[in-house]
Amino acid sequence: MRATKLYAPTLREVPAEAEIASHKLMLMAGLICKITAGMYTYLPLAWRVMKKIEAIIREEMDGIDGQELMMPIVQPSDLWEASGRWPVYGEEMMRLKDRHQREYCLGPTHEEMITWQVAHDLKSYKQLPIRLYQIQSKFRDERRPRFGLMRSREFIMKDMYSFDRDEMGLQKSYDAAYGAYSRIFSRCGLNFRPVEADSGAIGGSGSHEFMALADSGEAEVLFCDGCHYAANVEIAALSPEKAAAEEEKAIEEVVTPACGTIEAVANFLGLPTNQTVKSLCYQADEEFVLVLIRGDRHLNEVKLQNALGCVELAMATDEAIAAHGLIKGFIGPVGVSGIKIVIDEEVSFMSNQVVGANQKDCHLCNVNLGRDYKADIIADLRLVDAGDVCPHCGKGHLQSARGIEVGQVFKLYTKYSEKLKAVYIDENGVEKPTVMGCYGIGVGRTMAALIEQSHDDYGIIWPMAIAPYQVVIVPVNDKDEAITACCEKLSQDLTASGIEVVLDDRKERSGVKFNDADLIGYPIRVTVGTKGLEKGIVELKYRHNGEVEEIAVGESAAYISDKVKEMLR
RNA sequence: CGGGACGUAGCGCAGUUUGGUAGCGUAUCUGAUUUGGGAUCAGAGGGUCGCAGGUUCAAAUCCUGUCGUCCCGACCA
Repeated sequence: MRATKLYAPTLREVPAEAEIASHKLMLMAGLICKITAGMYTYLPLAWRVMKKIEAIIREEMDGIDGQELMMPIVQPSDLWEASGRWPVYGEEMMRLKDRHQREYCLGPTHEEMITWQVAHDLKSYKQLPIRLYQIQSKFRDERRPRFGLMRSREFIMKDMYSFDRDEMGLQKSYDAAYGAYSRIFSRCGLNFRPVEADSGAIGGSGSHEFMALADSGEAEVLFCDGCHYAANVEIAALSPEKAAAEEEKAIEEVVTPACGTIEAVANFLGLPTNQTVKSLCYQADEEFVLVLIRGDRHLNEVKLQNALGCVELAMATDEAIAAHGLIKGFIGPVGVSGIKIVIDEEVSFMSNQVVGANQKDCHLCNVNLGRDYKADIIADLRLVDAGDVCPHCGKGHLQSARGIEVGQVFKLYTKYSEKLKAVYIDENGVEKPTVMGCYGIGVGRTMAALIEQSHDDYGIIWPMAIAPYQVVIVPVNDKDEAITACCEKLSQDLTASGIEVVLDDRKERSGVKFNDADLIGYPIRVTVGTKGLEKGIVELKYRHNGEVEEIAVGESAAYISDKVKEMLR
């Protein structure tokens, strides 16, 4: 490929719209172009990278007996009605109607479609297991698309679905996908960690997310410094601190003027915040609930949602709080009636708690669970903090890091197969639902995550495995015929041996070419100049470490070819 | 959806407070000189100032509405 023909509009200045490194660099290196919020054209360089990532995915999916297929992007509403998700999916789903006013959506995911497909053809247990995947555009009308390809509204996803006879089969499919994902992200050159993730109402050890570690990541992950435990902060469990039980004292009302926050109350009473209890109000579907958590702790809403088993969860509005006769800043569990009370298990071990008195400027001291109020639900509701003791080994401490979710593996069990009748007949002639799993990889996000992890002040640093081109040849003087001839020959020889090479034949000064080469991030740069040719050498420069080698012109093609192959391993 | 900011040439920006018919840098095109880390000189082209109303002799500038974009938050199979 000649640089004069390459459609790669590089920019000198940083576009104002981009905030994080991968977004800036993809725009500057001419990889992507925004058409509207959250929708991008993948320009030729990006598309080459995407195709390489996809090729790795295909190899690994095929390697675990996955078969690629392609389903329509447009999906009929019937299937979503059948699964029950049409009314609940909400505004994130792009919906449309055809000329007959029939309803459709642009697929945000394909569980319904694939389950329908398998239901259509599956008869006997002898056909199982089935593992099918596709690589395709997905549509999610995000409330707030951001960070370029990190959170876009149209994006390319590999989604695989497995169908097994039973949970043992599912576990095999799940383990196979887990292994394949680890190999895929390793081959792409990512620094990643699989972490335990929220599996929603389905429960169990049902999900892992593959997190590319990067400061710009939207997710917080915690991992133990003493064992292999790693989890998304949303679900990270913990062993509660069991305070030694004290003798229950008599309840006491104290005036706490204008102490509407935990800090203010604790200060006023001269107590540490961990002896106070925070009361939070939530709207869980139609129900108003009161949630208690230790004053110095933070509530984990995912845990709360799972404990309540609700679909919608939001902090109650000030109006709703007032309507239940509660005074914001002075809410407590004593004396309330008709409101479900959910408490963090840590609170259940606290003696002589400080809580709001449900009167303006008043708190209650020496309140005790059981004697003074009852809890409807006791559960682990606390957001884990860095430094907490590991819930798995009980010895190590949890470290916090930011992560970009590039993939997720998820056990669906029979949630969809029952509703959409993906059933089979077993040896005994009994009809049973298949046990399903689903496994996603964000292809564009993987590319963006790699850039987040692998760049410097000059540009992108691609690993050889997914670089858009492997080698760039830079002639430093376009008037020197010996240089031109040498570059042309080298380009032809490399291309003939299967190397992907760009010859920068633009009429630009070498500085411009060097800067663009660094920006685009070709793994190997070959510089051909007058002084070098007089000595009979060309110069190799490696993008990842900046090391320079001088190679005899006659041996350069073979040497570079071998280097590329070595770096691919 | 709440809060904040912004929309002027491909890109980055000034001009808006105080209304007078648009400018800088860069990129692009032509020519010359240059050629190992974003060259220099000379010349040229490119903008109904997001859009629609309104005020005014006159609007990028003031008013109203609208569309779009970005950031923080909430949300996220």
